[in-house]
Amino acid sequence: MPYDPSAFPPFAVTVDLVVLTVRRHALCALAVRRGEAPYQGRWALPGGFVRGDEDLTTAAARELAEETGLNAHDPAGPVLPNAAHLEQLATYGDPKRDPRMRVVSVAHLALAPDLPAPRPGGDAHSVRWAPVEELLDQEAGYGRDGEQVTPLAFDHAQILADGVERARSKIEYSSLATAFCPQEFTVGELRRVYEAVWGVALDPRNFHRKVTGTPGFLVPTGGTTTRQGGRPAQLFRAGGATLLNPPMLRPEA
Amino acid sequence: MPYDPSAFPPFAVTVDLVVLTVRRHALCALAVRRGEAPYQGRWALPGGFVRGDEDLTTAAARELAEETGLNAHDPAGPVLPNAAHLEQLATYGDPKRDPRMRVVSVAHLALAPDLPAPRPGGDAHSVRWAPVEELLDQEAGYGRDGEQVTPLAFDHAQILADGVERARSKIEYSSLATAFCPQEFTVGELRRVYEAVWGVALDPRNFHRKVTGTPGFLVPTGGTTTRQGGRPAQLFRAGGATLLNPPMLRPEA
DNA sequence: ATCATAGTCGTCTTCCTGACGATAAACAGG
DNA sequence: CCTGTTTATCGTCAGGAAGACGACTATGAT
Repeated sequence: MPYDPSAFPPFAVTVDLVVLTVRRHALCALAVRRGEAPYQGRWALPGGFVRGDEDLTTAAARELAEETGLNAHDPAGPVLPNAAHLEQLATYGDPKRDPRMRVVSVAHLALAPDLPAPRPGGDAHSVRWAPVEELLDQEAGYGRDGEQVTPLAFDHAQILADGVERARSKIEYSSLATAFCPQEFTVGELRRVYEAVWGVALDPRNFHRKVTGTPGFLVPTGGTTTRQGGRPAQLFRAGGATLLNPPMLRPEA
Repeated sequence: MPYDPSAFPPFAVTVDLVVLTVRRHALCALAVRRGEAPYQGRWALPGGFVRGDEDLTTAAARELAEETGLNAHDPAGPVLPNAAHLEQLATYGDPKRDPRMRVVSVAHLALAPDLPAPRPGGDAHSVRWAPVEELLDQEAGYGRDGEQVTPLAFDHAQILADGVERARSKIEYSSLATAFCPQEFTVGELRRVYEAVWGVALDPRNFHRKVTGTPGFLVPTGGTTTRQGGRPAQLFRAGGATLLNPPMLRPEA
């Protein structure tokens, strides 16, 4: 097909973010309330237009910083205190996904440790961490004012579901679960991350054997903590290994 | 950020295809020769603009059919003879990836059985199956006419590398390797697919035990064949199982 | 007939996992 | 101080899966 610069239809390109964290033993996602039509008053994933001179990853990192104050973690750079894992998830381009115009959205997945306070971004609209169970609940939910608040706006329920599934499967064979933990954490805290993301209970003894026995996964820092109560636990940092082999097995049935 | 319909920069959106097959015991990708600038004379991945009313997957399936005559396999539908596996790979949107304008490309990965003849598509430009090793070779290669033919145009080397890596890892834990085989195939043929994609040698006895012992992976058709020489081998079709648990282990070191 | 080739079935050892007992070190409350 | 509770950590044992590899089978080629 010969190239004709005038022959392509124009698209708007956005990035949408699935930002996950573990709060109070539940997997939670960041949601923002829409202030305008369409889907006014409904919850949606944070996101925005990609600028004309901006890479997709850059746009996602910018949106993440605007909404949460988190920095995208650069594997090459130093470990920042406010660093979150950020990766591209998938792209959604159904012609009718946005009633206003043709929008292609490049969804990204971010994994962050539990933040002290879910601070609203630069905009005044409301932002919150909501358990993914709640956001993905099939039935329509209504707020105090009678407005419909779930399901999520646009195709964001699908995007969120895809992001959650990506996170669930990826912690099986990578060390990504540490992205949900603070810089220093205990084996028990890491186990609770797995339990929250998978929604299962894991045997503490076998889990301990598995993670401490995988070379390069965890590096002891020397310190201990009793912040979980009980016997003091060793503190670890994430090791250099990013791939778990053999993988952590997700219990089933 | 308030919504302003005039505030978004226009993008062109394309789909690019990483079409993989196994030919003569080597993993090969479909490449087309560019007839115009930029990168005139260089090889590139097949692809094209997404139409104004077209879904991304639809556009990818259309391009695949135009270039190869293959149909995208619909998991819900019947098994077509000319069906290939098709899935979204990733999206590439560096502002400078195309010197002409701002183009975001949604790359897709297609896996196809060895086709009888690599027939050129509707366009007259040349198309060929090339070993991925060759296409990804770092050093610049030159054709008979002295024109530079490698590396691939645009960021297609990166896209191809990502697609190959996706295929390599995905056959570990899914039954996707059967997408490289004809509808009926032997255990040995399936093993040669794994060997070509991974570039390793696998023990025929352990491989046989693994694939025939995984419920739902292979269903015997009753027939046998000697097309590979040696003792006649049982013919199988792909079973319904799509996830392999435990996975096929990729040897290392 | 003999050989080469490919397929199929077994055996053995090793490693990993799941189940679970036991001990250790903190805290709370009587 | 002693006891119960909580969490962490170490150890043991049985079962399953995988790697290494021997043995046998059924074709075609020489």
